[in-house]
Amino acid sequence: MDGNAQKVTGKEAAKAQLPAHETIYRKLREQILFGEIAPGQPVTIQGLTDRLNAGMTPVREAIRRLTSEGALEFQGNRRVIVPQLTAENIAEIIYARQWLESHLGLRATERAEPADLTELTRLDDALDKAIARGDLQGYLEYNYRFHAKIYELAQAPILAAMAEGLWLRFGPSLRVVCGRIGTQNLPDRHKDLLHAMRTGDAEGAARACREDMLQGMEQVRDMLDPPGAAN
Amino acid sequence: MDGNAQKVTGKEAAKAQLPAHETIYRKLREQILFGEIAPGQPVTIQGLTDRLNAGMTPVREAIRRLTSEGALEFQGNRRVIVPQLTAENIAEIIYARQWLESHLGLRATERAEPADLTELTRLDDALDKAIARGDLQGYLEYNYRFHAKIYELAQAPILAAMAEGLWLRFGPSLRVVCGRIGTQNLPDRHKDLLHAMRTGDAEGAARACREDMLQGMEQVRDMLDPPGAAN
DNA sequence: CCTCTCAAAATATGATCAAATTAATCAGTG
DNA sequence: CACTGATTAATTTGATCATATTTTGAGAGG
Repeated sequence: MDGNAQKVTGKEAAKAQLPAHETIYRKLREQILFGEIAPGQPVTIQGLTDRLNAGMTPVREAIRRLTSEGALEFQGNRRVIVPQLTAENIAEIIYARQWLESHLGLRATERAEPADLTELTRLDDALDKAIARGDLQGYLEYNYRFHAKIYELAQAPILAAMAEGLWLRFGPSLRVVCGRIGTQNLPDRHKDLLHAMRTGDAEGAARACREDMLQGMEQVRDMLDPPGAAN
Repeated sequence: MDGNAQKVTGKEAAKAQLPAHETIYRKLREQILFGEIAPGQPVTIQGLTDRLNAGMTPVREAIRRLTSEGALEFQGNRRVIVPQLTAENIAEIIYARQWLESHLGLRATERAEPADLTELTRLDDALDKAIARGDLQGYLEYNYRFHAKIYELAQAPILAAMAEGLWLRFGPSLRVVCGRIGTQNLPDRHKDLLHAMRTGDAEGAARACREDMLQGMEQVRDMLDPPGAAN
């Protein structure tokens, strides 16, 4: 057989061997998660086929998936947008995350091994550096990856999926918030959390997770709710 | 224009004017929810295009949506099946539903109007009749619609979506359980719940929701876990 | 202000290509 | 000579694309 680069779909076979609808899903997911697409902004199929240089069917599938996860919203007609959170939405998310984050943090602490703690510390350092250099994008990414790692450690796939689904809902708004208040006064209870995890204090870790979440979500709520943010 | 039946896609234009991918999604969703497709059973695209007499792309979209909701599982290769719950999965679902059901039941009680209570009573009657005549399919449907109505009344779309997503996960297994134990000794705390709702006892309603859920889920757990259910 | 026309975008189909599972054949061994 | 094992052929299924059809929204004209 020729040892050449195997052609995959016609493109450069970058990370291929993964189906196109999967890679497109992941790309679009990250773009939403890290706020590259703002709340209220429309997401068109044709726009994505152009922007991501992909076929129509895979894009369609990716959009449906993200719609099911609440990351996109299907307007009554056939238009799709990134949803804008209402105050009620935020309250629901906070309520759900209180349970989810505490529980996942607790389970993660019970199951974390030294290598995992090292990895978490690494991610938190990278996060700090991103804050120091005012890198909003980096902050959002490392913050997400830090929490995603905790979900993974909890070994509770269904609850983790619920938690990640919520991230997709508030991600775009979080970006807006952080863009306004700057990267300086961002909440970071990660130090407390890491300390609790290292000492095996599962209850303390659960508390820290909950507090970290609350601080972040309250900033989102305060921005969306009381100021003159009339649409 | 001709006053005739407007052709929609080629079929009889049943409930049309709704996109095909939407109707297919709903059909498939119900088939999973009410256990017409058993856990472990594969779901093929081509099988659905034949069975539902539809095109390939809409079927594909429906499958992706349901995969995102946990109703279907994407095997490492490209095959899709209805997932089989593990004991851990069930524990996670129980944990999540404890707070979801309680909270939604509480909110529903606070917001329910007389007409809503009438509707709930009607659904519960239909459920009782289905049990009396040994109609498993009817039991599952009315039971679901009873709870879905409560979610709707709670006016908390995000939490409701989470609760409905969990139904999709245990629906197929619930069918298996009920098929084995018969329709006679099925749990039904609906009377307690309705009483609490009528008297405005939100806390009591929350408790009843939780109890009803627990009884059902424990039967699922007991079937999957301890007996000689070796695959 | 309402209506009609037009363009842009989404929906849906079928064809084509690639992958994977199943079936079948063939060799090797007890 | 029958049976097990594996390699290969064939069929089934999934992935992707290009195209035709339909719908929505907007703008021009009455």
